[in-house]
Amino acid sequence: MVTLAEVAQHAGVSASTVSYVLSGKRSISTTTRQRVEESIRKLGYHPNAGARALASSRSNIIALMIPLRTDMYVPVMMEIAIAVAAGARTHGYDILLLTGEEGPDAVRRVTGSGLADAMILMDVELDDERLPLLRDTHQPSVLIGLPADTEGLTCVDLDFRATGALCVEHLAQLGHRDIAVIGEAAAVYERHTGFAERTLDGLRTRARELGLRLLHRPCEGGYDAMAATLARVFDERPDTTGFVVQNEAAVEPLLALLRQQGRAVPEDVSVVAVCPEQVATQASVRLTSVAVPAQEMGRRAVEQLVAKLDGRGSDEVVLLAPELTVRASSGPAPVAP
Amino acid sequence: MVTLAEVAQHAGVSASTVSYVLSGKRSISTTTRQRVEESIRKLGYHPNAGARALASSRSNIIALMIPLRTDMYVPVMMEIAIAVAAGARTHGYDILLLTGEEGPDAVRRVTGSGLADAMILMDVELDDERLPLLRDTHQPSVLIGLPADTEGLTCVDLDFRATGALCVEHLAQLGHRDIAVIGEAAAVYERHTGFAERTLDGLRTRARELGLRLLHRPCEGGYDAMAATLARVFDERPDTTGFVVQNEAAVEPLLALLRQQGRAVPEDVSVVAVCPEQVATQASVRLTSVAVPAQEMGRRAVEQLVAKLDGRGSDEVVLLAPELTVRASSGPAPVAP
DNA sequence: TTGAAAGCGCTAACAT
DNA sequence: ATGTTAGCGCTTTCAA
Repeated sequence: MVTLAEVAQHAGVSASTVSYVLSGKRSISTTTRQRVEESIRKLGYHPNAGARALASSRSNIIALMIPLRTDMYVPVMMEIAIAVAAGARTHGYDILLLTGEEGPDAVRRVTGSGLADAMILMDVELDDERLPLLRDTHQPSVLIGLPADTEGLTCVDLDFRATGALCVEHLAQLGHRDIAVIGEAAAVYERHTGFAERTLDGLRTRARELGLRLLHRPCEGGYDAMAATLARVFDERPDTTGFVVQNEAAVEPLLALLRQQGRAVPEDVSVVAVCPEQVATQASVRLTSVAVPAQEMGRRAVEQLVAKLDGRGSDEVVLLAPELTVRASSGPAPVAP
Repeated sequence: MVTLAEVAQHAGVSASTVSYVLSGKRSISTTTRQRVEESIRKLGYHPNAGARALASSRSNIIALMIPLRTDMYVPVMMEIAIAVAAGARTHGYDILLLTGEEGPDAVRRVTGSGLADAMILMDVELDDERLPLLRDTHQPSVLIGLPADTEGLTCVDLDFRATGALCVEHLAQLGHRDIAVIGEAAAVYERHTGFAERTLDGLRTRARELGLRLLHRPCEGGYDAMAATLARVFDERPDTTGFVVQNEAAVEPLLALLRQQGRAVPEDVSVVAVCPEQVATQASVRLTSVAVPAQEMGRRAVEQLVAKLDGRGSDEVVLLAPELTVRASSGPAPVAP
């Protein structure tokens, strides 16, 4: 293993000079720099991460905590994680992957050991048990998601309230008066995951403002659950012509069932989804949808965090504006017979 | 920050004693151990990861490299990653997440810097460019997936050849004679991802042995692509009664299209899928399938790696035996009219 | 613009 | 069963 000392010797300079060439923290004459860089290349030198961390008390690692919940839609999580990893690398950080198993202890372990310089928490609940720890620690952190109390925290999330409002507005503009919301599994609401409740809030508020009737039904996803839910919806509100779906596992079943019942999309009923682009474009009917901007969320989270690590940046709630893309699943409400 | 020295002082013992209490590498009297543990708790001591890594030249970190390919089915990757993370923790290791961006350089960086003690590579191609580096390095590693040349490498994967054979056998037993294989997107084959080709090989070999006719068509997934593919299949082989699908994005479209065409599953055609359990059970027809044992793959990969790190364990190819679960999508071939 | 040297906090010989 | 101590490889003051 090649050490910095060996590089220094090979280049005929002191250890500190090599270190400074590497870090750029003080000016080095061009000739010296070149000699050093040459030696580094020739010897195949790689700075030792442990030594560096010890001496500088910075690990250049960001911990990414992803609780594993079976009821979460995985691809979005993965997409965020990948964006976080890529973003982190561009700032010189690596990602330490923490999954849910350990719970809050992981926060303690990582902060305490100096394993990571900072952390990003995904899938934050309204009243997340990791938050108290986070506030105590002086470790910089960013949440992806929005807890009930954001005091002293930095959060990045899609503005789900605005997302709900946007879906309702779109359907209202098309003349729909009776709207049904196919929501996430009941467990998601019970857990008080913020995003589901906030979407619902946005839907309801805007519906009320616009004088629309709104029916909300959680749905587990899958065909059987969707069939039951759909039957109830049309039972209770036979005039329903607009659907908002926020549950990827319910999208395709819904479309299939509507087809089976002879309800044409978008001639008889319109469907608006809150889902990843891929789901929207690969569905059997190309879906009008609001996408969860996973990539952007990941990128922004890293940016916020790096700003904090650099002493810039402050606690802030970043809510990304939703964008609705009109596709083939929404159209004018049918004229009453 | 509390240091080991402070703990030692507080407990009235030497630093090494504290270290040994922590590592268990030499016997400590019960009373001493208790005093030390007491001090550790009282002071809230956490060993510094960097110092530990420097002194022991072990980071207790395993790098997990997941190339991000848009054409890979993400949930399986994620499930493996989560299993790897959980498994690693039970052995005292953390996971460093490396995504594709960096390519082979990441291998160099991680091994060179001592950031990780070992690595797990996912989504290995037949002729993967990371392999030469891996063989050079003395860093222990395990591949999830099977390259063309496994010399000097440890690999864990589902036995896709046996998987293919199993699917054919199941259909053959039910009396099907003409089988169509809906494969992964063409790009997957072009990239020479082992699993797709191996499955195909297993399918073909067994079909030949059993005297069945087999047609293979890659498919991009989604409705339009599937419709085109399906049309071709029935055009070329009107007597097709058995389908094997190895492309999650094609499963639902296939079922929907068959329904549309008035072909009942399983009365007119049988469908066998190679996909995660969740896809199989949540589809509009509960699918007879061979599951990709993601959890087990992750767990086994960690076990192999830890064995290597502990000096036990050797290069070995672990192929997990496929298991076919019969559900509602396969049945006896229809009697010729 | 460069060097010398004192740690960073821990591990693991080597002693006893 | 426990203590002493010499590093591990790097960063960063302090000096020149």
